[in-house]
Amino acid sequence: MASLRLDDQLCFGLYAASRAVTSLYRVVLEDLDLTYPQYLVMLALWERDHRLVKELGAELNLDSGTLSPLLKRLQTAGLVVRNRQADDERSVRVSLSDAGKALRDKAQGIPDVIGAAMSLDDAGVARMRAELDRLTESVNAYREALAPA
Amino acid sequence: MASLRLDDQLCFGLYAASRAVTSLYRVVLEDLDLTYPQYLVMLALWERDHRLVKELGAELNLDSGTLSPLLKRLQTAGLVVRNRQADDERSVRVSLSDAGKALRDKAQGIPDVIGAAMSLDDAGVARMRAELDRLTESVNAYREALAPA
DNA sequence: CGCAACTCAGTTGCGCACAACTAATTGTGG
DNA sequence: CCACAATTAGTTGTGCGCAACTGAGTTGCG
Repeated sequence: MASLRLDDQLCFGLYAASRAVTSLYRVVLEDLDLTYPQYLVMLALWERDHRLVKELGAELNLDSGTLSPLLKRLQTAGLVVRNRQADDERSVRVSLSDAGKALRDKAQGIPDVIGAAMSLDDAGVARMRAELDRLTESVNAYREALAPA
Repeated sequence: MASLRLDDQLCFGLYAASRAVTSLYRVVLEDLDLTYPQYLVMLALWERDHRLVKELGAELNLDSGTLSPLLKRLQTAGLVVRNRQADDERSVRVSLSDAGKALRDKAQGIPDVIGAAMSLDDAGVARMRAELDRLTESVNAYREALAPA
């Protein structure tokens, strides 16, 4: 029988850690004029350009309600362009502009800064990442059993 | 030299896990008509009633910009009352109403549901919680060195 | 073919998070 | 005592995150 005490709860730890990391990113990303979710989209595009909104949503677990305005802001900032697909006019392909590609250089140092801030060695990062992925998987499965999509 | 690849990043794992847990809470808290941050405030008050806004903010790491409207909603819902302190009229004390106290019974089962969803034993929870706390500590210290408050 | 079911992006509305600010009160040094 | 700094809660504005919905486009099936 678990208690209702705040300090016992793993979830609060997760919530606090996530906000701490985001607030560090806020400082680090100031130079690039990006928010953390915007940075995630840029990461995804730097890895593979010319993606559909649907694909970005699948990778980042974000729906169009979040992505559409975010992508609009990235486009206004001149980092990406959006083109409706000719062969399927429901889809929109997101591509990096030259400025968007160039921004990658300014981002090169970020992972190391974040890594240093976490003071974890590579093995520690890998282990924690694995545990978090397992947790996410487990929690999502449980939620879908409770409230089917 | 860390890479800019999305899957390498611990931060994304953290971000994903935190959102997964919150979305599970959304389902579980539907009965209580609470959001997760509202639930956190109620947890804090169930543990110790009659707290200043400042104290709640310190415990949950939330500022008045988040807490003030949240508390207003909890008051509108009839769960808490707010009273400006007589001895220091800058401060506001938040207290549970009878309905707020009664809601605790409906929340009793929640920690176990969340615990089951995470499929971690007590030791696993404790270990992960400790790791997350250490991570939060480390990241916050680093951020404050970078951008002093 | 015709039309219902589905897909995809976008919009709307709400509640955080947080920066920046305001207003009121309290504390402090000269 | 009084000007000035500090404290406390609240407000405003922006950007997620997500549910619910819209509308255009596509697919499938009789």
